[in-house]
Amino acid sequence: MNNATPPDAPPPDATPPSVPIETVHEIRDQCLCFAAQRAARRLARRFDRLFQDIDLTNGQFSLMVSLMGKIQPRLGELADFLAMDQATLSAGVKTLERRSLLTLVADDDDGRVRRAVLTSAGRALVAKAVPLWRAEHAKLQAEQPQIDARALALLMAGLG
Amino acid sequence: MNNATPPDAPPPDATPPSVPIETVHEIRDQCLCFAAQRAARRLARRFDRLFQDIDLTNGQFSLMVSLMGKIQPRLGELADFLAMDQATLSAGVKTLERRSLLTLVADDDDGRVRRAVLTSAGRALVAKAVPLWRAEHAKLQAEQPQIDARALALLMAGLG
DNA sequence: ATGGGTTAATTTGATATCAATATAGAATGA
DNA sequence: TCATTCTATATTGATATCAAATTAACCCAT
Repeated sequence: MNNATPPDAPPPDATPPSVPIETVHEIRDQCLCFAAQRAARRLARRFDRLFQDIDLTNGQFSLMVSLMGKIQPRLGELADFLAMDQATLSAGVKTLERRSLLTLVADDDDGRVRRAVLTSAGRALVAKAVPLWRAEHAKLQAEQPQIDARALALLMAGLG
Repeated sequence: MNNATPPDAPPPDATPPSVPIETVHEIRDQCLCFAAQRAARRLARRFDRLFQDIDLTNGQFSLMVSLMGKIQPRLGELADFLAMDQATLSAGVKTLERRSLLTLVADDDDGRVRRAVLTSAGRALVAKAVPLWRAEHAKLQAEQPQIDARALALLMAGLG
């Protein structure tokens, strides 16, 4: 008869398996995912407010800046560059398309492919946003003089 | 009569004020907001998949780990700690409350205040998640051996 | 005490995020 | 040719995110 709970096992309704407080602190102090989410939220709020007057979000700014060069990326390529799910990008470009800040042009060779292209209005809006970005980013650097933005950005680019 | 556009100004419908390609590259390579959003998305996806089998997101994990200590923070304090808007947290705890992973208890002294407290089921789920986190984070560190997770997490904690 | 300002939390409306699924076009091979 | 498979994008449903507005409770000065 060994069906019963052994005498030295915890009773069925005992305190759940506990996590040592040291482990909790380890996660709090070292988890790169947690740290990245927090930093991303703070910075997103900050730049969303910065661009509020010109009706842009930080993500829309980044997306549109990515389109300022000569190449017209496929949506999939753009999603990869932004480290974004293609579904997320699909929704994002739709919003900008609705505002006529970019257009989605069908590819000549492949009927499945769509390429994102800024309109003149889109380029003009980026041109308006860039000085705001430059001033805010300088302020950010001034607040954390020990940080080398280029080095930290590169580090984060290799993360995940 | 100086109302007309001066002869050397660009015509009204000219190419919009262009942003030099160097500036575009500067933003791409140095913008801490952009870099943080990208890293946050990659890491969020990674840890969301890790916790998928136990039906947790990375954010729910971080939130619940924050409640593993003895203190029972107000929602506002918790939002600050997570660098999250209060409204976001309000929605987040509601989801966890619906699943009986935490409860919101009214404060004794102040009728406005609610404090988040993990249930036994909540603590048990965190206990199940922690080994997954530990293994995945070790893998992450192995992929980027040059990164000191604690130092980078600290750096990001001061960001924004 | 009570009216006015402050604070804690919630609600609302818009966008963001991703997994899963669907659709449509392309490429391959029998 | 045409069926299978693969690929690019879109759609759906759930959660996440924040600003703005709202509700409720507190505090304080009169």
